Amino acid sequence: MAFKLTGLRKRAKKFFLRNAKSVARDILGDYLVLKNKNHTLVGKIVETEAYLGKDDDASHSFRGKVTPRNKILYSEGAKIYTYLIYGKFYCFNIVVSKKDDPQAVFIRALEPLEGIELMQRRRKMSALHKLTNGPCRWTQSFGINKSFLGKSIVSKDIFIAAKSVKNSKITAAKRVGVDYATQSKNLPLRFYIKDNSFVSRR
DNA sequence: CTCACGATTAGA
DNA sequence: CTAATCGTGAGA
Repeated sequence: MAFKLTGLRKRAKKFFLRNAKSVARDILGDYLVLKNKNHTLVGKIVETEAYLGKDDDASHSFRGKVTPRNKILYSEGAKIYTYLIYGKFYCFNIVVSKKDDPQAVFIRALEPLEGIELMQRRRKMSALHKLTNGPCRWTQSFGINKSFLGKSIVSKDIFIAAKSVKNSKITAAKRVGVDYATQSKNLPLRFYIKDNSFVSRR
């Protein structure tokens, strides 16, 4: 294997009680691990976005809006926020910061590391570079759905293993697909690993 | 109850 | 470039 999980420490709950911008940067290079009794899937986190909550008009929690769908954002960090979009895809976020501060980190792309055959089956394609290079592509590969909503990202089934990358390899840019926002749409809250070929296009 | 639409993707 | 596709949320 080109990588190993042994020796890596799991990101602990405390790590996720910080602001979205810090967490979004710090998990770049980390491994997202999803285990169940039949398989283990691992992907390197190569692209994220920070959503700042009440003051961020691109955020689902702008101005403190609460709905049945997004209420998990108001809980203490280290929870998973998934939602259905366009009637067929699931987006995956990690709720961060303290209770009642609805910030989140959106995971936009991974580099596939383990469980590639299962990913290929689920995506119905073999091309490696298309398995996980988009927010609703990697969630298909990993089988993310509504049942993940509200789960802990600090568990034995799904967690993040610390690996990180050098600061000099991180690029910041404006977020994708948030043109509906006016105030904050151009803020540099999208982070990705420079030159990584699994970063989503556009 | 009605209805417009989305933190996207695949395909022409 | 556009269609797909349906749960969600705002409004009547």
